[in-house]
Amino acid sequence: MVRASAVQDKFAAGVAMLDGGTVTGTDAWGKHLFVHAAPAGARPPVWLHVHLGLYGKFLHGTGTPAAPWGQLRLRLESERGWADLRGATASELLDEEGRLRVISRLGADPLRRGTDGEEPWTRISRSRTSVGALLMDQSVVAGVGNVYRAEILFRHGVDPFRPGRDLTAREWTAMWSDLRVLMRAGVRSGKIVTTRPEDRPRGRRTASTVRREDSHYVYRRTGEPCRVCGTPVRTAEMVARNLYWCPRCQAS
DNA sequence: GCTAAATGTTGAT
DNA sequence: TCAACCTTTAGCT
Repeated sequence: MVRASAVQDKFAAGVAMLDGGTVTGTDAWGKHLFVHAAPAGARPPVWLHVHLGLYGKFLHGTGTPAAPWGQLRLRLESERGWADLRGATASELLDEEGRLRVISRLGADPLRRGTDGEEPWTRISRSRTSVGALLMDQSVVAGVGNVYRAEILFRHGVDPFRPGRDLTAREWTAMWSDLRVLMRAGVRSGKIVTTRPEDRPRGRRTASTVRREDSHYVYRRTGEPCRVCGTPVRTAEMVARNLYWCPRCQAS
């Protein structure tokens, strides 16, 4: 049984539904999180749908939760621990149909078991849109964001401006399996490290010694020398986000 | 101590 | 295309 509480009035209805209920599971598809709960009484099960957006956080732990500050969306407490949701873009209660509606807008998630890159490939291989834009389209690939977009394109030497239909099947297969590996490592470690050990400074090559400034090839490195060829990293806006790339390593 | 930008999406114009 | 959401952090002073 969980106790649900929150500071923000607009989430009062959701809080009331969860309070006294039981959390029965969790799921994620791309950047969308789902908490399955059985409300108190005989009400049907619900999904708490959460999208953390740019600065949302789901903090959790055991023992006494921290004193709430700012805008606390939702606090769940049970004898096993607590969870605070803050600053999320989306936080709503859905039934199963609502959850399916959210998922229906999402493409394949590299992190989900048994998911291959075939569906994204049918979209990408027919599209005149740039690969850099397609990777940010959650209906093509779910879960890839601005960091993985820039880094995966660098790791495969692909020009972000190249039209999707000019990508080869071989390139896409390699990018997809690389995304699965990188994103899974990200989930495990809680950080995004995309540099290969040999491209990091000597002494910083094991996972435990990687510094943040050595973690990426191009992301947020505008003007700094490419780790592989030394050419200054470039930046441009694409799909309303800053794109970073090496004009030499990613010339095609 | 202040400002701008950021792993993102939605809804109004 | 832009503002809003609302938090944290980096990079200034």
